Amino acid sequence: MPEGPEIHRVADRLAAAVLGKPLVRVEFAFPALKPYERKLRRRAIESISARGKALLTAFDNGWTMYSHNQLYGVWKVAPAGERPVTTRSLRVALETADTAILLYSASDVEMWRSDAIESHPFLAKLGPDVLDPRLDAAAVAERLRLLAFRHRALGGLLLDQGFLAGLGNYLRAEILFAARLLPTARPCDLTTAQLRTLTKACLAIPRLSYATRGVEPKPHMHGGYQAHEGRMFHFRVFKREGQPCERCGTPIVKTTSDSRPLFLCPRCQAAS
DNA sequence: CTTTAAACCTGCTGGC
DNA sequence: TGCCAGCAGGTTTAAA
Repeated sequence: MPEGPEIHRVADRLAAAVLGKPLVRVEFAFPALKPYERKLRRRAIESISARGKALLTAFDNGWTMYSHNQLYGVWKVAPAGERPVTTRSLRVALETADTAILLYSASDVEMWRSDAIESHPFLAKLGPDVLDPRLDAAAVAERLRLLAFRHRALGGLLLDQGFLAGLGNYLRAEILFAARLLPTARPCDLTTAQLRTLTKACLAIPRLSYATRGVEPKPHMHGGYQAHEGRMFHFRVFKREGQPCERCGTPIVKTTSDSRPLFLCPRCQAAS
């Protein structure tokens, strides 16, 4: 469940399912986490929240579970005792009297003392979460002016979790399209108007995705996406290679930027 | 300092 | 059917 909007949605779903209820059963597939099966039994989950693409599950005994889905991790909610039919490997099961939350396939799961979680190496490097409602356009504009970021090409900068946490490959493509910029453009070379458009897109696109998305990846990774609850974030360039640009009709092109696939409109996104 | 490439995590596809 | 290379919405590491 890759980018910020999806992880935040998962956090919402998991929290609604199990928050505050005592755990009757806890399972970890990782040998290093086995001791926590006992420590967490009969305890309750205090909060489940997303930080960029990381998920933090805080228990009421001072421990917090850090997990990162990377490309493969999948969280599921299931009735207590039931296990979805899947070939995936179950990594974490947190089960209350009626509901369980289950983490499959993820390989990055750690337990931290809650009071030390901020020093986790991944979290410590994160920029502000793009879905944090306290983050506004002025703050993003200020980051684009920082010495550490202003000379960087946008293709790499938008993927850098230290710039803004939660952006990923599809958001990068959609932000660049909305801002009508190429991945080679750098903040220091942009006009005031371009910077303003880019700033707005950095916030608006992820938030639109979170709000409308409900998108679920199809069961297998290359199966594309499907609407969920009748709604789905609309890709204007991502994975639309060969299809006409919605603005100008020019076929969308697939390229590579920073070793990742990038889709763009060669006409709308011209060199600045 | 930034950028690039490769490695690694896992699951699935497509070709032979 | 079986095997393997390649790819993917990610991150880390090392090298350039």
